Amino acid sequence: MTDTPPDSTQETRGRILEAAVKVFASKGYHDTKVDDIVRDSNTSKGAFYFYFPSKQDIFMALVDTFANLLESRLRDRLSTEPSGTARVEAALRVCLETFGQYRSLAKIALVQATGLGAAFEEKRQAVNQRFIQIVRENLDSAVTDGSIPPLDTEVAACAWVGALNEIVLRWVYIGQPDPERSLPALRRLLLQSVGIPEERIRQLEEK
Amino acid sequence: MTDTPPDSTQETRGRILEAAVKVFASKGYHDTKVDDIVRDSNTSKGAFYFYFPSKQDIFMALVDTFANLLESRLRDRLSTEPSGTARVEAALRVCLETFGQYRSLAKIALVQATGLGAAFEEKRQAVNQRFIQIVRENLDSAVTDGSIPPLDTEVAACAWVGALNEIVLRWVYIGQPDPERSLPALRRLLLQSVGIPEERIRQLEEK
DNA sequence: CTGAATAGACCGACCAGTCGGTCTAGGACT
DNA sequence: AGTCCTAGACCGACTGGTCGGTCTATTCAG
Repeated sequence: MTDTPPDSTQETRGRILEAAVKVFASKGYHDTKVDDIVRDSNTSKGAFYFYFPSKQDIFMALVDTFANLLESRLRDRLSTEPSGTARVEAALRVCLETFGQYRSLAKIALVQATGLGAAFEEKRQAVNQRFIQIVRENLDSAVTDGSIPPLDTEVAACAWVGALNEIVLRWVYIGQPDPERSLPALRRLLLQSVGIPEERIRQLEEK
Repeated sequence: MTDTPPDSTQETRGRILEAAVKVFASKGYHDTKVDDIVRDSNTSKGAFYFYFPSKQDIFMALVDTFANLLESRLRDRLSTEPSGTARVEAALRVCLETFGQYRSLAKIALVQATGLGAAFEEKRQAVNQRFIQIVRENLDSAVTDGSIPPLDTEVAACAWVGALNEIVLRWVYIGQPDPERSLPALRRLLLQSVGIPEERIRQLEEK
C-alpha cells in the first residue's frame, strides 16, 4: 500500500531539494516552514535534517546554485562572442533563457534573498555584485577598444543589471512583458544607453 | 531617575514611528522585534499597541508614507517642467534628493519590503508599479509629441525604474557611487537609451 | 473623578531543531 | 540457506525558546 517503490537512496535528498525550491519560491523564506518542505517532499523532518544542516543553509545553497549556474553560462557564452554588440545580445539571451528555465530558482535568488535580515542582504548584494562585475568588465573592454565612448562603467553596469533585474522580476511575478517581446526592446535600450550608434544596432536587429 | 523629561502627549506616537524607521532600516522586518522598537523609543508595549494595531501595520504605513511622499514630489516637479529631457533631470534629482533625505525610510521601502512573504511582495510590486506608471506616462507623451522615436514604453519604463533602483540600492547599502557622481552618468544613460540625440543631451549637460 | 495614555507582566501559538527509535539492506558466520 | 548483526537512512513526537499580542494596573491631565 505504501506507494513508494524501492527508491534509490539519494533520491530523497533530491526530492527535498525540489520541494524546497517549489515551496520557497511560492511562499518566500519566512513563510516556508520546514514542515512544508517535509510534507511536499513526502519525507520527514528527520530526513531533512539528515541531509541539510538547517533551513537557512538549504536556502543559501539554492541561491548559490542558481548564481553559479548563471555565472558559468554567462562566462562561457561571452568568451565565445567577439563583438561587443553581439555580447549584449548573447548575454541577455543567456539570462532570459536561464531565468525561464529555472523560474522558481530565479525567483528565490532575485526576490526572496532580499530583505530578510543581515545575512541575506549581504548575500544578495554579493550575488548582484558578481553580475555587475561581469557587465562592467565587458563595458570596460568596449571602451578600451573604442567601440563605445568613455563613460562611468560602474554606474552603467549597475543600471544595466538593475534594469534587467526589474524586467525579469515583473515577468516572474506577473508574467507580463513576455521575454520574447521585451528582449528586443531591452537590447536596443541598453545599447543606445551607452552610445552605440543607431546603424550598428539596426545591423544587429536585422540579423 | 527616568531621564524622560515631561513629554508632551502625542509625542509618544512620533517617538515610536521614529524608532520603527530606525530599527526596521537597520535590522529588517523580521529581525525587528516589537520590543526593540519599544526599547528604542523609550515607551512601552502598551503605548505601541495603543497607537498601532500591529507590527505589520506600522511597517506598511512606513512604506506608504515614503511612497506617497516620493510620488507627490515627483508629480509636483514633473508638472512644472515642460521639456522632456529636463523632466528626466528633474525626476532623477527629486528621487535622489528624497532618497537621500529619508535614507532609512528609502531602505525600508526599497529593500525590506521585498521577499518577506506574499503580502509584502504584493506591496512591493504595487509600489514599483506606480513609479513605472509615472515614467511610462512621460515616455508615452514624449513619443506622442515626437521628441523620441516610438518604442516599447512599458519595457523602457521598467528598465528605467530598475536601473535607478539598483543604483540607489547600492548607494544606500555601501554608499558607493555617490549620487553626485552617478546622476550625470545615469541621466546620460537613460536619455541615450530611448534615442535622444547626442546634441540635446549635451545641451542639457552644459546648462 | 474620569478617561485617555502608559507601563510591563503575562499568555499562548508557533516552529526550528533534537533525539530516541524503527526499518532495511547487506555482510559475516554457521 | 538461515540467522544475526551493524550501519546508515529515515521517522515524527517532543522541546525549548521566542515573540506578537493582550490585559490589568497605574498615572496623569483636565
